[in-house]
Amino acid sequence: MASSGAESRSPRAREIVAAARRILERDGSAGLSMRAIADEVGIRAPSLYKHFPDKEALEVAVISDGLAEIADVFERAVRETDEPLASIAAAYRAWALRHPHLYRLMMERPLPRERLTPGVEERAAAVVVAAAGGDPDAARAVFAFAHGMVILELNDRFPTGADLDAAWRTGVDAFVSRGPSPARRSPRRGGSR
Amino acid sequence: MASSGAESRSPRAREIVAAARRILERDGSAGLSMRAIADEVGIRAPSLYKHFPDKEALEVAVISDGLAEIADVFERAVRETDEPLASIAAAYRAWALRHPHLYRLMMERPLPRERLTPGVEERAAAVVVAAAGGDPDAARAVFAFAHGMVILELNDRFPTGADLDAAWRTGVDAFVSRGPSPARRSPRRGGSR
DNA sequence: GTCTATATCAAGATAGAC
DNA sequence: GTCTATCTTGATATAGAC
Repeated sequence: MASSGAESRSPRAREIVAAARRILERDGSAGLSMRAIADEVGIRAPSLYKHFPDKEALEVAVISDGLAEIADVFERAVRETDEPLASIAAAYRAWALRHPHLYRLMMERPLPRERLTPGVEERAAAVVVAAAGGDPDAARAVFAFAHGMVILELNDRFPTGADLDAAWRTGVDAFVSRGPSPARRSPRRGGSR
Repeated sequence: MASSGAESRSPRAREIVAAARRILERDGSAGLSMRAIADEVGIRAPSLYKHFPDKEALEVAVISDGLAEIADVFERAVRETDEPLASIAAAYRAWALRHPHLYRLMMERPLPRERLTPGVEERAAAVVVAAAGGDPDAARAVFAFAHGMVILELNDRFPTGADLDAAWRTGVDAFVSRGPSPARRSPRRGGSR
């Protein structure tokens, strides 16, 4: 478990971010207004601006924490498995389904990279690339598959009764059985990183 | 090219939907207000309510047309190829990148199925299932991959300089080379439908 | 089917006192 | 660092005249 960036916040700022996250997870991003956050903390909305310059800064803090959590989840998922890709996929899905609104906030828009906790995006990505045998193209493809499955499920885009476990299995299988990357066609073995 | 549902609209309603789509494609869904649509048509906002009961009805019309277009694109894509999955994937990506805001409106939320032009969702889905050798699980996995790639690209989630053509190739390849469905493990050949 | 006028609501953000 | 009061903006939607 590495740094999430949250340590650099004042205690009050931490409380505010925690409140924002509670509201987000409970009511979705439509409910995430400055007034609602202030209510949850027990202060008035204008006071929030003493701690964060604007609403986006507050959202970015929530997003940064979420990314750090995902990175942790990934690192834990690969630690005790011999099939890292499948393990990451399962962990990813489980985390997303447990935090649907947070997941949407984190994923359904461009990343505010300049305002993010430095390195947090790269930390999560590195685990996936390693699990994909070091092939960044394969890592991106798997990431797209996983994100697609999750977000389509969250947004209720699959027909009722669709067997999503089976779809996940089919997809993960297709990627796993293509084997560690450039190695599929050349004899070189793909390492980590 | 089958029915899109647009034929059942009055000429004025058609103009309004066309105006809405122009604004959407130009300014994104943030710019798609009733006032902006009315301006584009050359009338006042309240007049729109003589043609559509509310904003959502208008959006649904735009979405229905988009789905019908995608179904057409899919049907055309499989017509002259011996690799339907790859052909559909390429056509899907191209269409989405040509209509980014419309694509987002169509995909980034639950489908308003009750208000949609009947059958349009199923028509698009059927082509994909057939291309996946009749295996709905594989079709869903491929769909998730394609949507993931598109939406992550549109939302600028890949690192600058990422070779997205290569990621598409890797993903499509993984699905194509797993072969027509239940057939991979059993000797039965998967047909269409 | 179009208009003007307006109701209603809710959001982000600032000013300035304490 | 918190408050009250307020500004500003912008949205969907309705009423009722023509």
